[in-house]
Amino acid sequence: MGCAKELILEHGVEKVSMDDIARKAELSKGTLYLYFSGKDVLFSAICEESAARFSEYVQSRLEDGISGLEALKRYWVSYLETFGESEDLFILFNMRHFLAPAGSFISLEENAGTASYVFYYLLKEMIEQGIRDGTFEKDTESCLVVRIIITLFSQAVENAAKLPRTARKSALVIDELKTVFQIILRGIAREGIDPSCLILPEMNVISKLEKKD
Amino acid sequence: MGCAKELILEHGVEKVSMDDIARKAELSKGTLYLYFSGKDVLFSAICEESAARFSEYVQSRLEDGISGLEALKRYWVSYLETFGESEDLFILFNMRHFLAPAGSFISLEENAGTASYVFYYLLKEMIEQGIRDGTFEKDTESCLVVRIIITLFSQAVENAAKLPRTARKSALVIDELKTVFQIILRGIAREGIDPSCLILPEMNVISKLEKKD
Amino acid sequence: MGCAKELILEHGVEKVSMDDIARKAELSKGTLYLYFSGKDVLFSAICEESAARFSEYVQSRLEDGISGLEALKRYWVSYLETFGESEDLFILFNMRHFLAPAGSFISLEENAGTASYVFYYLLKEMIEQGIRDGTFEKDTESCLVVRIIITLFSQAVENAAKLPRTARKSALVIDELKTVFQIILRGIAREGIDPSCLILPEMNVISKLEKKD
Amino acid sequence: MGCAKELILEHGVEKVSMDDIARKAELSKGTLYLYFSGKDVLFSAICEESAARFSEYVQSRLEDGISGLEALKRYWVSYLETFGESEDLFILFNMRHFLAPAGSFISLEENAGTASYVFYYLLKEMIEQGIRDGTFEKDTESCLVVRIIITLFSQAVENAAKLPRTARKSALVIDELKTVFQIILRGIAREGIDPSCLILPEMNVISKLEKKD
DNA sequence: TATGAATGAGTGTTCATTCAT
DNA sequence: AATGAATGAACACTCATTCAT
Repeated sequence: MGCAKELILEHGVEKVSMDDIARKAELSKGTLYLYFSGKDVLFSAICEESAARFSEYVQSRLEDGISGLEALKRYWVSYLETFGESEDLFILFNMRHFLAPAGSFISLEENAGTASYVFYYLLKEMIEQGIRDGTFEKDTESCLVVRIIITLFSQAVENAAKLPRTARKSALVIDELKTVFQIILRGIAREGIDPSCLILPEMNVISKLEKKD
Repeated sequence: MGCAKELILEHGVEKVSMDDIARKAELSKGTLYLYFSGKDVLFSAICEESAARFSEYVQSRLEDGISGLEALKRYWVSYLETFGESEDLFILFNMRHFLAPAGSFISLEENAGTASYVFYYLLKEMIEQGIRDGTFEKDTESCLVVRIIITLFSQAVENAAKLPRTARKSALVIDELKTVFQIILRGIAREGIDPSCLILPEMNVISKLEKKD
Repeated sequence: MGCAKELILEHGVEKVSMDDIARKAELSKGTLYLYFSGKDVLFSAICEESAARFSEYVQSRLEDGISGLEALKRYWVSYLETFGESEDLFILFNMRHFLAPAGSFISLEENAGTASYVFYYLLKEMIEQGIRDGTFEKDTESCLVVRIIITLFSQAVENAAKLPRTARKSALVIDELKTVFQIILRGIAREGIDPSCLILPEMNVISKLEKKD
Repeated sequence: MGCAKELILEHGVEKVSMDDIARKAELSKGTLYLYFSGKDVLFSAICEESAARFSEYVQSRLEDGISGLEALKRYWVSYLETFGESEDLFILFNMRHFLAPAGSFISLEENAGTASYVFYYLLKEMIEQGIRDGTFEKDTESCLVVRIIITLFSQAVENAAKLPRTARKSALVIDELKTVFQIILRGIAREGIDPSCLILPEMNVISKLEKKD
């Protein structure tokens, strides 16, 4: 799975074949199929792992009694951190098409129990908390908004995937993502909410992490 | 081209091969290649046609001196109408990945002169007009917003493509799309703009059209 | 035929399709097949024409009572001239493989009556005259020598065909050809023949022609 | 590789497709591509093998301090022997076009390290030794002569390939080849060299081998 | 006489998957 | 548990040739 992830990060999901993975893993194809009964199974497993890791990471940064908006901000910071570190999210979003060919994240609701669902559910909860807090409009369809966010992040990842790998965490890519996120937040914010509340943390927040690289 | 469109509508761009198209068109592969010198040429032609048709349709509904917001509303109505009628937009959005594999609509700016560019440019102009009108925030990045809209519409199309074909124009799909569009508009609206201005026309506007089906 | 020749000169025999020729000739493929019942027929016709033209050219430069060696030298000069002028020979040699797939020029002897045969026969006669003159060894197999010359010239042409078209008549290419020709002449010369007799005319003989270009 | 060689021997390089080879080898195309990643790779491998085998064979028949002329004679004998036995040379010459499409053996000099280069280099060295020995003219261009020999042998092979396979080793074919070789040797021999020295060994030298067939 | 649409077998190549060992 | 040889359908694309008009 590690090797498969490496290859996906390097070349994109679509270009990675089972041959490539087996070769990289120094495994025979037979053995690979022993562990994963098919390409979709393997790729799903990778998604699950990435989703689980990111979900855990985000959850570890949440506290009880936190506001929906605050949670979303921490989600964003986690995103920035993870994006620069483990690239789990990159994988997750990049594989979305492969993963859920039948309806993307819509049908995900049925997949309760999977890590991908947790990942989805987490975001949904944050938005619903925001609604309860009075930050977001009461009639906000949380499911839809989650899908919007995921779609836009995926698109950004897909675009970034075309760039050389080192350029992906560039300020430009991340700044664009931030703008997109903010537009969505403003788009669902309740009237009267101070727009300055909806501004996401600057990326220099994670500068310490980057220095480690 | 008709058969190719049919197949794309039925199975999605990625699953359609030249063989399939030839078979559906009751043409030999040779003949198909007589008309279109390659897969990309054929698919581009389809895109261009769809883009041209939709762009013309929208433009025919615009008037001089119209506000950016009003233009966007008419864009939306055109969308609704076209979506229910010719499925051109469906095709166009579904083929986005194929068309511009390197960066989606980003690099499209270079393709000035193509119908796809007009399609993109039209939307961009509307947003910029909105900025000039004072409807949208001054620092709105019009390119980015266009990409957001296209991405989200594409995603919706992609999701809809998984549904049985008849269900695609369902009130549900369209309603979702409308909500998405409204969120974006609200997300970029200037502070103080009356949110009720940003509400898109009801779909019963096009109910007469649907009745014809 | 003119268009076909152009294309062959530009891209080499193997790369030229009937489509290309029809397009270049601004003819429909149907019409092309009306005149030439197949690719081989068309290409043979071209060969015949080139062979006829070159043969006539050479013959016009021969006189009665000329020695075999002198005739061969005039053949060489004609070659130089034609090579720089009409490129008939280039075509002829380049198409050898296509022309006579069953045994190249060997079986040509059966094709008595064709211009290609005349072309072949001319050379053979020169060598046989040289034998009668006492310039070449008595046991020289004229047929074989003709084939050697044709083979080597063809090879040179084939190599030259890879070069940009302007470079083909370069001193280098021609000088190599000359050396090859001289080696053959020396190889079949009778013992005691003064080697200096076997030296071919310098290419500045044709300098006037080149100046015209 | 064996089947590919068979087919080349039977129909010539150009007519042999990967499908043909796979079918003959009773292998699926997939399997064939498992062993050889492409047509060029497979064909190169065959060439290399043939070149290596023949080169080794020739080298095993050479001794230190041998004259260039003597070496060439042994080369000839090796040729006769190999030609009647393994047909490696047949393949090698027949594939020349495929191998080095841009200039045949000219550019081969760059491919130092390959068996094909060794094959080429061996012949060149023999000629250069002959020049040093005083057997050949001082101004002989060894590279050119090697190319001449290879071209002529290839041509002979190509012609022979059209014959029914059994007739290929016939006295006639081989005798012709011998004559050709001798003409070249005489063509580059220094003045005063006794022509009888340049006569190649009779083919009955290898009559014992033929009896085995 | 001329057209040009149509053909169909063929090209090299890829890849998820299977299965005897 | 592990292998790796084998598969075969799929892919985009080519081209000499035919034939109804």
